[in-house]
Amino acid sequence: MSTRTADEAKQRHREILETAARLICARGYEATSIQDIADACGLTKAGLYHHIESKEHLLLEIMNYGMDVFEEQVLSQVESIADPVERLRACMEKNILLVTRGWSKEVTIILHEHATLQGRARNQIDARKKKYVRFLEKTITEATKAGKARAVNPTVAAFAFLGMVLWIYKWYRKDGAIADTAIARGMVDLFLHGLVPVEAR
Amino acid sequence: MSTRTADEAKQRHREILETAARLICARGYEATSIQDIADACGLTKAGLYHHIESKEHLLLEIMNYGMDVFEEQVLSQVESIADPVERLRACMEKNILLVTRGWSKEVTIILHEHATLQGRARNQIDARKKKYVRFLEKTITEATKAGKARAVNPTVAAFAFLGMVLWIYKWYRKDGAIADTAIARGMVDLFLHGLVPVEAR
DNA sequence: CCAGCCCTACCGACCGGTAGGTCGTTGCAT
DNA sequence: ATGCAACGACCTACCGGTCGGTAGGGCTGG
Repeated sequence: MSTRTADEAKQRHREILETAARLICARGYEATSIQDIADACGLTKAGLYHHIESKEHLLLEIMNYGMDVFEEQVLSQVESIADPVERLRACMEKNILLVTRGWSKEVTIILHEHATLQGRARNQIDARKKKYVRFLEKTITEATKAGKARAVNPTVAAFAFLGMVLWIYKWYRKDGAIADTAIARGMVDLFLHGLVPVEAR
Repeated sequence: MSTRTADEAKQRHREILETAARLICARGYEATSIQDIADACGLTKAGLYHHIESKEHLLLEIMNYGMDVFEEQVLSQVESIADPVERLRACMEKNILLVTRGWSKEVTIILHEHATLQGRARNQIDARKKKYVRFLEKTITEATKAGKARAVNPTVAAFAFLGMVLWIYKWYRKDGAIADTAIARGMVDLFLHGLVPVEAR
């Protein structure tokens, strides 16, 4: 059956993406050579090039796959939540766990290699990222209109949200003192309620 | 006078650090070659190596200089402020402006190349960073004890602070819609008071 | 006052190694 | 027998780094 072999080819392709992502996530894009990736795949360089178009296009594929995972595990899980504040809370929690649990090295690569791609490829990934920012801005605006959020600049608030969440990849260690669930709870609490108690304002 | 020529040598050294920092900030450490840096300095590669020890040590010097600038322009300016909340406010504001105004490309390099250095050099820079985290944690704890901050996990709150502030290097553009002073004001407000208004809790 | 020296800053040429990428060929499963 | 997956060999360009050498300004002794 041709579909059978086609599926197997796709499977192999995904394996290669994942292996490459593992290396690039650990060492960085520029510091990871095609030879390294080929070795890790059990292929020669020429053999690897049978599956990929170029190193840059490989990175683009990895990032697009990472955005797929993010949209499936975070965005699509929360966008139907009616209450905007509850939507933000769930979104932050799911996004934090996506970063801390290393299911998707591709997501970390998206975060770190934010300026590595150039030209059309860069624009394409940036557009997918921007959709997330717009989603946050709109949710914050909606919350404000409903009297459930203060009248903050929605762009600043969206990037405050993103900073708290996405910076985590730089410092979080699985074997650290704080559990990722505690981080998620703490960050949500701080984002929604702030540091200063009501009675001290 | 021998001090005169020694000063001139130091000056030249700093020029080279700054030129190298400009390139590395724009293209990334791995993507910037020694040849690129030598060209930008108006030197040959061999000539450049008269001034630097190795590419890795050059990066270490750049990062240490960046930490010097940070400590001078942020930490030392705020650590004498008596009120802990006021200290956090001033610290966040100064740190944000340090990131947005590109005075110090070295600071951006410290933020982006967080895993590039290895071994002793890595440990040295990490130790200087950790001092900042400890300072924030202590200030937050102090505020909590004074009843001026809620009883949050100080580590989580410190990294929330840092995420909001340091993530900015990834998205801020000088010619963007939001002024950096507005970002600083908005971020401080969000960190201290949260998104949700008191009456909606 | 100046000849000689020395040191700093710098250069051209070169090192072994590796980068990303290509080519023609081959083994194997259908 | 056909077509895909994979191979070894190879390409050019460049990597970080080193070598012996030199131009020239400042300091010294006579």
